[in-house]
Amino acid sequence: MPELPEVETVRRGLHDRIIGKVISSVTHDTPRSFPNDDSSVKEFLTGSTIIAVRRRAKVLMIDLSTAYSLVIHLKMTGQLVYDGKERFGAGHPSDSLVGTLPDRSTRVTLSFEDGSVLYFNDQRKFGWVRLMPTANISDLPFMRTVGPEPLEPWFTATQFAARLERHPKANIKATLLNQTVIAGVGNIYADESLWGAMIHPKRLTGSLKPEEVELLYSEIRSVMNLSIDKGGSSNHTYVNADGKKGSYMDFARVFRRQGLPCPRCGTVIEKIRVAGRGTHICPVCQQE
DNA sequence: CACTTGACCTGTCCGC
DNA sequence: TGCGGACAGGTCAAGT
Repeated sequence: MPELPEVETVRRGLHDRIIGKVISSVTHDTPRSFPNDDSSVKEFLTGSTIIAVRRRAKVLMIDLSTAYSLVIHLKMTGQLVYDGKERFGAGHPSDSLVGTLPDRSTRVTLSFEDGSVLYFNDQRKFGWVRLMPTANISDLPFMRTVGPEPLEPWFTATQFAARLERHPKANIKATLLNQTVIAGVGNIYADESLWGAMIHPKRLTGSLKPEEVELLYSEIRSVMNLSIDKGGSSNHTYVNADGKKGSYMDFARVFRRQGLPCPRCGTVIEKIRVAGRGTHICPVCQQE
């Protein structure tokens, strides 16, 4: 689902709501959504306090007072929805957006001592929640290989260029989606930033001119910063921790806008297939 | 090795 | 209305 801006939006929402809460019980439906599938783990979780909510790439980490963490990947359709009870009674506007929880896509339910609840919903079951020692997170294969955070100030255009140079024969869209190159870019922001930089997604990474790389670098950052500002992008399955939708799609220039005019030149936006993914381009602004 | 494709799941939408 | 197939905001394993 969710790419960096959506996961960051969820992280911020959770940070403001669940820090200091004490877990009272944990339930789950399918083992694949909660691989630590035994009662002792759940017993172990009970009574622990949430001390931090962090993000790396598209992965969320909920740190507990026990020096363990819940590590969460939402993949394509995962959601984390907090129900504070005291504010979200029946009839709250969020009810009409996400329905009443839990529902049939609820995979993990985290209950807190104060009566509030955090639901992990995931229609396609690709996502997961797993418990591990906080200190071991950095040893996960994904964490060892994932690229730099694109919005951090120390991530420079020079560094971006150097990382692109490692994949000269792959098309630029595949390279942007490659999490070992740069963290957190997914299908939406790959398309949006390539349009912004006027680069065709099928261009080989090695064919990009230095000025194109520099423009792409700044487009990735500005598009993602804008999206975080707007609370992320929402489709029918994405909601933030409030159960509300983000508004970035109101600002999207090409993503899911096939058949509509390019905001830059008015040419009809096309949808093609690149790197196995639906890809949106302006055929005039982005020459192959 | 570098790069691309298929598989993992469930649900929805579109064309016949 | 029913049915088949394509497709969906990600990642990893297997294939070329």
